[in-house]
Amino acid sequence: MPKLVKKERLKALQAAIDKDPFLTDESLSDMFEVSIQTIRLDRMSLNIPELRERVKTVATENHDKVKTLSRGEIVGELIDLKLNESGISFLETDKEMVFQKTQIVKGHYIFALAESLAMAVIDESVALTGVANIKYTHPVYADQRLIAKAQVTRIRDQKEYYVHVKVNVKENQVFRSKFIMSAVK
Amino acid sequence: MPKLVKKERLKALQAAIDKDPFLTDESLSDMFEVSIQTIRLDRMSLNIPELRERVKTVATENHDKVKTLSRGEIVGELIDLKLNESGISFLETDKEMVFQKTQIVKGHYIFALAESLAMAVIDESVALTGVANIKYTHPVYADQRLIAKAQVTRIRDQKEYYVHVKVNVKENQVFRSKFIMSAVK
DNA sequence: TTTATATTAGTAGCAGGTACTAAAATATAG
DNA sequence: CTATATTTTAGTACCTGCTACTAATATAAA
Repeated sequence: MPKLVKKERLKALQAAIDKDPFLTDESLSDMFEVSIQTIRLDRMSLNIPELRERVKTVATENHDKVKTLSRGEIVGELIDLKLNESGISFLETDKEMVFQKTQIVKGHYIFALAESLAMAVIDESVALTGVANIKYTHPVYADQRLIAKAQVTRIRDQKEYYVHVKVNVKENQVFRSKFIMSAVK
Repeated sequence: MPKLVKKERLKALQAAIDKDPFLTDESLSDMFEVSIQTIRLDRMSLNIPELRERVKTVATENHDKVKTLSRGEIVGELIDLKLNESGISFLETDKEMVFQKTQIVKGHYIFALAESLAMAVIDESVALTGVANIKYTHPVYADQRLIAKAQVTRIRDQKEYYVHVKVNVKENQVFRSKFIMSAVK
């Protein structure tokens, strides 16, 4: 990275921390080739808190009420949840998820999105996937937004949950699945 | 909170930290009315990392999504392969693959192992999963060696492949699945 | 009572800082 | 070109929430 004047550096610093809030002052000082003190003055003037505060913020923001998965264990981002009823999550695909040859997203990413949503909608402290039937209806490419919608269709004896999960890219279904989840009492 | 004996305290400690990962050793020591050192010994015996690590985990797990799932095209290591017939691969599970609460390996890792083996046994330059039926028969824990065995059972019109994949830990089946893979010509 | 288990105490050291003082280096104005 | 202002660097003491370790004490089991 070429040396920047103060104004540019402040902008770049803000951008860098926005992009990756987990950077220490030391690594930032390496990135911008200035001293740690300069980074600290910069953070002060931009009102950017220290690393540990930033990490805590990210952590508490993600601190939701999903019971089934220990916090943060869902693949994708949860945007709606009615326990034992339905849920919606999404996942932005990227180049790291595709087969090089075809640029098609590997199936298990979509599976993971669906399975973890199926777990999240269940109001049990621990749930495991027992059985799943799945169908990939259309290929998914990088940089598409996958929307997963889950519906709990049946609960047997308070311990077996039937969940349907459909995944769309815009209006088009790309995947559908039925899960039977078991509560571990 | 009444004084607990060690066993009860360990359980309660695990529960308290599961519920709120943001508790310091000091506040836990107040809660349980034991010294900080005792809390630390307890955490050690339960393999609970320190506060800052826990916060970081909560912060990153939503953040980095599925990236840890797989780097190469195949999940696990291929140890035998007869194209269009059968294949064997294995995967060593580790602590990163499990749900914190239960220590059980997340289903999509096993799915990824099976699906990628199903793809590998097919003698086509590109194949996609069309349909899958899967059943998790037993939970899998960290540090177990998963052996996946795939069998091609049918090939339709040179473009639809039926593949059965079974996953074992030693002699015990933990997962079985049927895939229908489509060749992309 | 002896031995084993559990608990507490205390020290040094670490990461990633804050808060502060002070000195250079660089830029800008007259 | 010099004087002032701005920017950058250096260094110290202190903070939190630990780890890693040693050692002593309290409590329970044999």
